[in-house]
Amino acid sequence: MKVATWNVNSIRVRQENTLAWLKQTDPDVVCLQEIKAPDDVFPREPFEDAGYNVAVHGQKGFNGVAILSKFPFDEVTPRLPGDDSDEQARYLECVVSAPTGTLRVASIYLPNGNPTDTEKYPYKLAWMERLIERAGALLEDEEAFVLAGDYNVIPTPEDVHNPDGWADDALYLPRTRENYRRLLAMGLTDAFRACSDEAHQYTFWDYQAGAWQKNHGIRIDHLLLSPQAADRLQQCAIDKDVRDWEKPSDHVPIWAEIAV
DNA sequence: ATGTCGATACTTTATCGA
Repeated sequence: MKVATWNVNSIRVRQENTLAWLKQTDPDVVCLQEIKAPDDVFPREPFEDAGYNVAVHGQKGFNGVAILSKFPFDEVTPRLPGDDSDEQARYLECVVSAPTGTLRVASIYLPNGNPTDTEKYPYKLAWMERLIERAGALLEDEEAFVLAGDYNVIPTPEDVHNPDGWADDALYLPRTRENYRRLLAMGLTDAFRACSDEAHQYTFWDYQAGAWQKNHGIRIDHLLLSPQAADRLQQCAIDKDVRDWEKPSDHVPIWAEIAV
């Protein structure tokens, strides 16, 4: 099963790019972030016509996550547990049922956290605590699952062009990276790092300042695998070519092949 | 080099978020 994640930065603006990429990469399950649309505005039909079931947890204006799946959904659950007052649409979990087995998949849009001297950074850290809590609960089931999305975390200096320039950024601060490492220490596997130790492999390049042309990128989109999923990991790749298309998102898709 | 996008409200331009 090929599981992908992509922060599209508006599904309405990126509809044609997304359909073209589906045709090219042919993923089975796709986690989307920053769809920037409420549920009833999400363009379901073109994706259904392309052969996908569609689950949406949208929001007007900002955020919003969705999951596309060639296989039927057994379960669909929006919202990350742990804070009922959190209104931001950043988490959607499902179980997809393939003929050969099932896989739990979550689409994650972890808060950016900047500027760090506002309430945004504590919100990010608290959200990470809730994600760690959820991951712990899922690990107890000892089943295959994938937590895929825009983590807004640069895990190591190898994952950014100029670490010094990011030293005070919410994506790279010690507490941010420490919380990400806690997920790994629990037993989750960073799919990309399990397949490659090559430095400077990015999933995001800012629209500004010619970041793409200069390859000033960061690796912030990740697929974290439970031990049962990691045992079946066959391949992980970043579809970098998509960043060169007309009207690109600032993120590119990343996917993992898991033998389910 | 506060350099680019996208959504929104309220307007054809500003603000916010990233």
